[in-house]
Amino acid sequence: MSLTETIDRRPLHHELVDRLRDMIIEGQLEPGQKISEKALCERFGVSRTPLREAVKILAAEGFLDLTPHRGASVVKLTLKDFEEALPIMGALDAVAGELACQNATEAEINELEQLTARMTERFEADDLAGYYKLNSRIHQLIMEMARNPTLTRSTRVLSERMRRARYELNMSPARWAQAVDEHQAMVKAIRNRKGVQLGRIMKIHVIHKLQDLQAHLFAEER
Amino acid sequence: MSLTETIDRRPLHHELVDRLRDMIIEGQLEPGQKISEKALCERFGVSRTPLREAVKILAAEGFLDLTPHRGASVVKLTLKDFEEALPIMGALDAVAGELACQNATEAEINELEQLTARMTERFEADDLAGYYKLNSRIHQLIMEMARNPTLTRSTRVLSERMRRARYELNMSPARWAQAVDEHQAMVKAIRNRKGVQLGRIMKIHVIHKLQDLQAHLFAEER
DNA sequence: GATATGAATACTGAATACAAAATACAAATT
DNA sequence: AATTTGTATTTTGTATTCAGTATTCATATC
Repeated sequence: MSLTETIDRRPLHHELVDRLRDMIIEGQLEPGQKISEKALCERFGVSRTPLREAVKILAAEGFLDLTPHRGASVVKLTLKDFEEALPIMGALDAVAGELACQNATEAEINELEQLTARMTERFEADDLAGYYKLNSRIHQLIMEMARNPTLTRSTRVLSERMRRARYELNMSPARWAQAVDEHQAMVKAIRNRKGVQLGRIMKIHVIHKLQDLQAHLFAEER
Repeated sequence: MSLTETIDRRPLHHELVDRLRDMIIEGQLEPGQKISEKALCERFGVSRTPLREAVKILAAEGFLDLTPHRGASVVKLTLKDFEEALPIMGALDAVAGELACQNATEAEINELEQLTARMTERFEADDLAGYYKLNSRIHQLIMEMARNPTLTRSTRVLSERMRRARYELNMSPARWAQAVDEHQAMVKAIRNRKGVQLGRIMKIHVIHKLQDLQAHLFAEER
């Protein structure tokens, strides 16, 4: 840890962006719901200026819809949105996998192995929340191993969109087991530096995730 | 064309975003240059509030760097940034190509053929500006043919980054000829609905573009 | 002469105030 | 009774104001 402790002074709008984004992803702000500037200003105890800046950023990120003189509303994700996102996520994950195989250090691969083992434990203990937490860290680690900040940025919005879906999704036990298997295959591929193979696995991994969503959302949308 | 003509009344900040983005891409605002709120407010004749909202959006899009209490500056793109963007653009273009082959109508393919022919003419007439204009339309058309708005959005920021590079780039005659050839191969692939092949061509097309940049920027950065 | 310190200035961050547009609602007309 | 029109209210869009921070420049100290 560093000895020089800098005081954290990030601008309000930045803080607001993070808070609002989390609220959207976690479903506290429901899809389609109107965003009332006044209400949110009161809730967070800030004036309209920073809040509006935050709203503009979230609209640029694709979480809010902005209609002139009519305010912002939470973007409603349909099955179609996820179907559109799938081939993109698949392609980006595949790139990440390939790059990770080229650039990962042995230490990182060890960490990945360890995280995967712990995640498997969470699966066996039937602890979905713990599983998701480790799952996130694993995918984040693979992104880091790719050594491509631009890729990380490009993926972020889409993966947060996926994360949004997760909050309303219960995996079937069979599907869960399959996901665990896929993760073990990933570790193996990266251990052997099989970039193309890892890319392929990650692409499939995303496809399977979509299939869950299709089953779930299709039932919901009717 | 529609009979009901709606008056265009978009908010100021939206207009400002477009203007500023263009200024950045076209190099009117130089990389590294500080963005003075006051100066731009006077220049556009608006107050600080909408301008600041525009600045926040452009920062979210990756065109501006924001430092607390120190304002915004135009992001400086280095060779590294383009190298990072390359595998991403390649992958996204490949996806676009594959989807386009699945979804394009015959009419669209005809239009693509026509545009490519006109672009080839521009090449033969040594008209670089005209060439670029048609080139943009062609890539845009392929994106449309993919029928995936999410993909279009995901690609937008990166392709505008590429467009930014173009303004400081003069292709070598040999490279230019090669690019024309690649475009003709693209049309052929899409005409025959060879998705995987088109994907491969587009990936290579992007790689070649990077090589130009490398030569150019490497000489510049020293 | 070089560095450090402090005051003045300029600029960003946030809040408030004002203007314009949309919504809600009531009254009037068909 | 239903639709339309006019008015009041609410909300968004923009401008202005106030506060806090960084930069600059002059002065003092080593």
